[in-house]
Amino acid sequence: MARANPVDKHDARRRALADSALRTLGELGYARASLREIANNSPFSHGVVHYYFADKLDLIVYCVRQYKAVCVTRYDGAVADATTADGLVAAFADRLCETIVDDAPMHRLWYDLRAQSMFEESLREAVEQIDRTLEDMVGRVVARYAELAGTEPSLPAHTAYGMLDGVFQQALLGHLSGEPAALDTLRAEVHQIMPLLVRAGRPGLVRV
Amino acid sequence: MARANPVDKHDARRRALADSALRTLGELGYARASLREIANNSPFSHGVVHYYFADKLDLIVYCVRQYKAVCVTRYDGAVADATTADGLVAAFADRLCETIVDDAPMHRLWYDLRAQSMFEESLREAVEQIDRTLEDMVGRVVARYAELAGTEPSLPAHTAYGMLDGVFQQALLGHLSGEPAALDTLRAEVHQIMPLLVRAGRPGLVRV
DNA sequence: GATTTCTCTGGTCAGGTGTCAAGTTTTCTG
DNA sequence: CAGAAAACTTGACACCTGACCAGAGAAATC
Repeated sequence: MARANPVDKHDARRRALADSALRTLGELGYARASLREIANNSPFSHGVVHYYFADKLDLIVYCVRQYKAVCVTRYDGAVADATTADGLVAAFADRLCETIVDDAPMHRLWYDLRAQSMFEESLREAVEQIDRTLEDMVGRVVARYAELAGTEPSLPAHTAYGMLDGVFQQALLGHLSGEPAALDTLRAEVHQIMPLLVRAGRPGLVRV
Repeated sequence: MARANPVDKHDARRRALADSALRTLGELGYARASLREIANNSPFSHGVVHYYFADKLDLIVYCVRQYKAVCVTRYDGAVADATTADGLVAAFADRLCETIVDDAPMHRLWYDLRAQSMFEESLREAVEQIDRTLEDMVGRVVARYAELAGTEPSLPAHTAYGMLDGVFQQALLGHLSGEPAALDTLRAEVHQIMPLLVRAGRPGLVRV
């Protein structure tokens, strides 16, 4: 049995620690989650956090990066499996709703972090990188949607991402507030918005 | 000269304090801005904050409410003055860019507060109320735009607000990051998005 | 002018913060 | 297996936080 590379082990520990921290961070948010609280809700002592991470920011950024890395792959399946434009939209909307239900704490943490980055310059680079990853993900979904609809995207990925992120954020807030219709509203909105992101390609709609 | 009503005076003091606090809050954000720091950057002592506000949350909510109250009226002029649909879009986009340049600290504070409300239930009511006010504002702009274009809105105000807020947020973040193109991008995006928010009313575009 | 009410000050308090240095245990290596 | 290195624990530190309060001063009222 090959012994684990020390570097890999170090990294594995960081990942495990970050995984634990994510739960607490998602529960309390960036400001309220102290390193002690994070350590308490984990099998580690509070000193070990500082052993693996330079400071709180370092930890947080690592955590959110780790989460969003898996998050963006969530929609690749839907993109690959879809055989019709409408089917893709439905699958995409479903995944969005699912992730609100399943990962609400993670998403609010992300929005918290992004807001903090407007104040704290040292967060900007990580936030921008994650934002770009999400934008690419939206770009892929829209591109495939356009392909299936026999047309092409009509807006830059940046714009499409901004629009969808906006309604997603509203839905998340609504869901957390206990609004029962929040998810259905989001689903309907996605169905309405997606066709706006591509050139009108339906044979039934022509310019004269 | 009529003496000021005691209640009015009390309220005037709260407003002045909130006004002072807004500067510090916009600079540091909700978590970092301590009541002492807020008081230091003001003509008041830190004790007086507790005399006029129950606690920190009370102060913050009052502050953001106060700012957003004037904020939403910013676009009413553009709506009233516009004589053409394109003119309205241009004026609206210009105002959005202006407010990013002039009031970036206030807007980031608002997004900070909204993110905090996802964790702190006691903030939800105020945030939802402000969100609704902003939604109404967007609704008015879109309604007038549709009117000038001889058509009608095609999406609920909630959706239109979500979409525009999303790209606005991206532009704010870009602007704060020193991206020079952020404002131009936003302007272009608004010009692209607005026509999507109303039914295609141009005689040249018909369903067959 | 006396008295009550309002306004404000500045200090105190208990609790929490990130950070770090000094130990202790575990793991690896020669 | 001895010794070195890595991994981890613990407790302490200096500092800051929001909340609270006793009392000084100003204003209003009688």
